[in-house]
Amino acid sequence: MTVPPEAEREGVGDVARLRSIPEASVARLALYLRTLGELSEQGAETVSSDELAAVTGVNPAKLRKDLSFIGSYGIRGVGYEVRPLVHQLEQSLGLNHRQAVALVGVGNLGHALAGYGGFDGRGFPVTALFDVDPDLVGIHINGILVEHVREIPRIAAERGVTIGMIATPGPAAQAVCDLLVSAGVQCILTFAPVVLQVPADVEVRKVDLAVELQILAFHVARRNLDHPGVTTGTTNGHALVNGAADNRTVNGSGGIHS
Amino acid sequence: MTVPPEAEREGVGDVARLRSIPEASVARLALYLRTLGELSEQGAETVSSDELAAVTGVNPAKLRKDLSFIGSYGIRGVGYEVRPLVHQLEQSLGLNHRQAVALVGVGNLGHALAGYGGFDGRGFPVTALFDVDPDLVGIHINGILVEHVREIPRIAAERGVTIGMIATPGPAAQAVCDLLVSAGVQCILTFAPVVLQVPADVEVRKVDLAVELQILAFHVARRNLDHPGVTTGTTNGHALVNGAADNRTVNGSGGIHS
DNA sequence: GCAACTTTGTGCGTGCGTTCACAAGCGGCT
DNA sequence: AGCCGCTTGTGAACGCACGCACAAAGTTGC
Ligand SMILES: NC(=O)c1ccc[n+]([C@@H]2O[C@H](COP(=O)([O-])OP(=O)(O)OC[C@H]3O[C@@H](n4cnc5c(N)ncnc54)[C@H](O)[C@@H]3O)[C@@H](O)[C@H]2O)c1
Ligand SMILES: NC(=O)c1ccc[n+]([C@@H]2O[C@H](COP(=O)([O-])OP(=O)(O)OC[C@H]3O[C@@H](n4cnc5c(N)ncnc54)[C@H](O)[C@@H]3O)[C@@H](O)[C@H]2O)c1
Repeated sequence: MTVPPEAEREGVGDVARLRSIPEASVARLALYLRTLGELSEQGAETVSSDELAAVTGVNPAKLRKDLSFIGSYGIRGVGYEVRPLVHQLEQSLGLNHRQAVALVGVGNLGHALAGYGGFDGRGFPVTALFDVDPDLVGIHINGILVEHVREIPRIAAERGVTIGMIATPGPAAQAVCDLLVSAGVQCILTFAPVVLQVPADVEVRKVDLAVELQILAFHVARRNLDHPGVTTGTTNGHALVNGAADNRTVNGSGGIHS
Repeated sequence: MTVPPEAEREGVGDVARLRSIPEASVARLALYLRTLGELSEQGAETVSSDELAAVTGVNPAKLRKDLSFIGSYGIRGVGYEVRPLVHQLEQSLGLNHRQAVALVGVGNLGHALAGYGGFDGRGFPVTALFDVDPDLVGIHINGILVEHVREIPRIAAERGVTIGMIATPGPAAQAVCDLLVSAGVQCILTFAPVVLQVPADVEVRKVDLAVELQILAFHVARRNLDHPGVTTGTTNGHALVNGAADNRTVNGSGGIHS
């Protein structure tokens, strides 16, 4: 890249770099970050791209390129120093500030989400719960009071909520989404099997489990075309690594082309 | 493509077609299917690609191309007949047979999943539940007995389980995964934040909520680089459609390039 | 039956993401 | 100090996916 003459200082370069990180890489960076955290706990001080790639199931070259997007400080001949790299990843992913999360819909799934410690532990404290069910509004879950959805605009603003999670039934999701958006929430994670309509400056990520299962089912079907009679698999020791940070973690297809 | 001389008959073509459907398209096909189901309930008999595209937030041309992969029967000048298209999609996605699902780990999240009716309703009956916790083994959830994980190989085979869902803590996930694989399960959906090692003929899809949140957080950070002071959003009427079947449902970036 | 309109199906250019392969850089060893 | 081996960072090729734009094919209206 031949360092642009003036860009010696850090801040400037970072901004430019952040803008240009490919979506797909961002997802993997999050995966690297978590894996590095584990390695760090196990006492590792440096990791080579090959090692980290093996653990995360990613191609080593791709991993290095991903890291290069955040202006990584790897040491040639050695690898990456775990601690600084973790710090750099957190910085680049915007994890230096905690992001308050509001969860709307405290039913079956919502309860599980509200009670999950993993969010707070990773810098995403669930600071507000909402529902319409009078039996739920007023109770506490994990120490957090469930409030009525009509309070979303006020409370979300008060608590500086930046991320909304929607776990309501599908039909209610759009209305809830609108409320969140009107409260200034620009990032939404939804579990409702509905396509949400949002303004252009809001980002939505959808977790659709039924679709996930259907994708798997498709692969079952594809497989059965080849081996119609097979019902039970064989034993096995591990064989192939697998991962990739987006959830499209394919891996079968024994190398057949066209 | 120039039709291979002999491939006049249907069955053959289907196999060839199935093999070659791009992963990304499969995800969207599942989305179309669900949306068509809703349209069908509302009495629609035909849909144009433009209509369906608008509802699902997908580019119309892309949608038509997706449908062409399954050898669609659209009518030029009219659109697609909803009923036959639904049928065709179900066939192509392998939804003509119900796929038995086994769920391992019936804790917070597992309970919600086990109690969810949406899976059975879409052809994915949860037919087996497993856990190690003696307080859980033996109880019924939604009418299904929770069994000990050591029974996985036997019971999964007995009940013809084709899909495994893992909702155990991370550290237990790999062992559980191995058990499922040894029981012949070739498709796994996991919620554990761990990269699973599996043989090459097993497909894993990972739903990693922490990663989802981090991706959203990244976009918050990116945004704040531009508008450092903004805390509360503005009002708005809907603006842009949004969807796409993989959960990477981006949509911001008001058209800026480079 | 013909013309005008509508919508599908797809060929093709473009851009993104992945992967290979290698030069540049760094540490350790002699 | 200089060489050797290892690992990073990236240039460049490849392949896939997206989306435009248009021809083919059907329908409606006259
Ligand atoms: N439970 C699962 O495992 C699971 C799996 C996949 C998808 N989902 C999806 O997640 C969503 C929630 O599933 P669930 O099983 O928790 O459903 P649920 O019915 O148990 O819970 C929904 C909750 O949303 C609340 N609600 C309804 N309308 C609301 C509104 N307008 N504003 C705020 N809250 C409202 C209800 O009072 C209820 O508490 C659904 O869209 C479902 O399709 C759930
Ligand atoms: N709860 C959530 O909302 C949520 C959100 C994101 C991710 N997750 C992930 O989903 C997984 C489950 O989360 P949870 O909140 O339900 O945890 P949990 O601790 O409530 O439940 C885990 C269950 O797995 C069982 N288990 C433990 N070891 C097992 C083994 N070897 N075999 C079979 N079962 C075993 C436990 O007995 C327990 O019932 C975790 O990996 C978590 O990181 C959960």
